Amino acid sequence: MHTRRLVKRSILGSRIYAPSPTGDGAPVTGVVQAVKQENRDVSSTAAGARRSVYTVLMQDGSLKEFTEEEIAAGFNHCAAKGPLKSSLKSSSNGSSESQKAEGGSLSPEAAEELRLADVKRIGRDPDTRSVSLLEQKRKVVSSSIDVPHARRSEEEDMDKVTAAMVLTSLSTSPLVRSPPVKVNESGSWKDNGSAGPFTPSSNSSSGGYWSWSAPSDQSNPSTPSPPLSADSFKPFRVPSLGGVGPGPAGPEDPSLDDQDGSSLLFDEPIPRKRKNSMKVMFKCLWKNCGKVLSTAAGIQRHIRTIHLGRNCDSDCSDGEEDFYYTEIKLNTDSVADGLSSLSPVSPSLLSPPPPPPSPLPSLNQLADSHRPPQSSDTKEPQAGGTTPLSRSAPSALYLIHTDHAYQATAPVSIPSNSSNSTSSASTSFTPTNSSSFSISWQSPPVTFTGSTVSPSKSQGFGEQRSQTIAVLSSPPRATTALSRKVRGEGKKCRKVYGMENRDMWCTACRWKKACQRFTD
DNA sequence: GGTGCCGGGAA
DNA sequence: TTCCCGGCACC
Repeated sequence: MHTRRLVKRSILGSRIYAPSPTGDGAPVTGVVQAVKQENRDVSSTAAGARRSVYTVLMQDGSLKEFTEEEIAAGFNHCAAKGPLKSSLKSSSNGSSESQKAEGGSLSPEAAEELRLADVKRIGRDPDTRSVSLLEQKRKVVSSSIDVPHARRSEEEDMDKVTAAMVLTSLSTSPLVRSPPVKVNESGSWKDNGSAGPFTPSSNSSSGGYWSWSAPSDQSNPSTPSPPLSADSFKPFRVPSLGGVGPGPAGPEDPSLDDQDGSSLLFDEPIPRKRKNSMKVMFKCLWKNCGKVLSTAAGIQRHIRTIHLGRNCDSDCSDGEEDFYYTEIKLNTDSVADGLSSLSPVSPSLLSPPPPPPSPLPSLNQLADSHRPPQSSDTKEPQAGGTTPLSRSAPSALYLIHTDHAYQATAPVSIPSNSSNSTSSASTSFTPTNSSSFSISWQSPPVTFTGSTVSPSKSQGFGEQRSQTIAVLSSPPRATTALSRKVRGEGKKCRKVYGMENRDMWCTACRWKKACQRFTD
């Protein structure tokens, strides 16, 4: 796999056709061993200003040097069938490919110049970036010295490492995509240029990709339509620059390694989220808009026309609209699981119903995945200092969990006058995402000074807003504790996870012992 | 009736 | 020791 990739992407080791030393016109084959560079004009960095000299290991074992013109001549001579063609074609992409193919030139330096320019301009083309990275590494290794075979194996290892890094970093959530400032793990390439990473470029978003495998993958119903994926996968690649970027990366790495091995290398333009039945929507972050569309092109068009007031099509886009929308992933599986299995989440979900000023960043994705798209127009994006995704999290959670079935039946008892003060008390467990469960507090029962509140469910209409605060005062039964351990009043595994998720209980609960997870 | 969990038994 | 369950107290 990697070997194949190396062969396809590197001119080193490629078999080429070189002019016959005898001058009879019949080209001979050789293997490129090294690439030297001769600067004819140092002041210019244009492609034509540099001339590359290729050290070619000929069939007879001799080493000869050829200029790229000579090789190009040989290449053109046998272009239709030579392996060099495929190598060249595989190692290039997009516009640079066409330029290279037209001239028959295979100077990796020139190609790299073009690619770097493209990367700066395009920014989101992952393959361009990865190829650029590979070629930069190759440049470091072999730009001016002959590279023996041993070095090439080392280079191959480096490529593997690079590929692994790319694979790993690709698993980071696209939601960490943040506007233009990104972390560069090195200064070797600068694609966080002024235009930002998402400048739509027609030649890169549509024309530069091969269609060798995309149709089959795109047939997955949970993936966006092909235009969307062609346009939307690029943000997914952006975090790769961070290398060890933040985000929920871990669990998906194996799958990426398993199934992305080939597809990534061949520019598979599909975001690899279908394992979790991801459905990616795009939400407009423009203030008071919140429009959600299913395609990146659509949301871009929406922003461009509605908010930016541009009537021209994508050709005149400068990519600014990319900063005004975000992706929201609708994980159908996780939504179903989250609503059915009551998997534990942060206790901060029990925060009071009015959206607190400080949102819950760690729950953004959960909130977004729980939020149905049509609910997005009920929230109002606040263009404050918060991240786009965190803006809607509290209200969304509130909406979602208010509808939870458990809330309708669970007892809600609120201490008469201490409900507010108890919000600062520390609970003894980690509650679940359903806020309706009763809570036993670690604070002593004297907090409630004898007036143990009877579990009254009808406390007026105003209490409906407080149903997300489920507070059950613990009666001072500790004083009446007998030989038998006082029964815990808090949530137990049985309550939290339910009978259907008994495997999620703690061991003690499974064995009908005192709960060890939610101790009182 | 539901729930927590003690006590005891089986493997 | 692990696992399971009858049964009791509590709600």
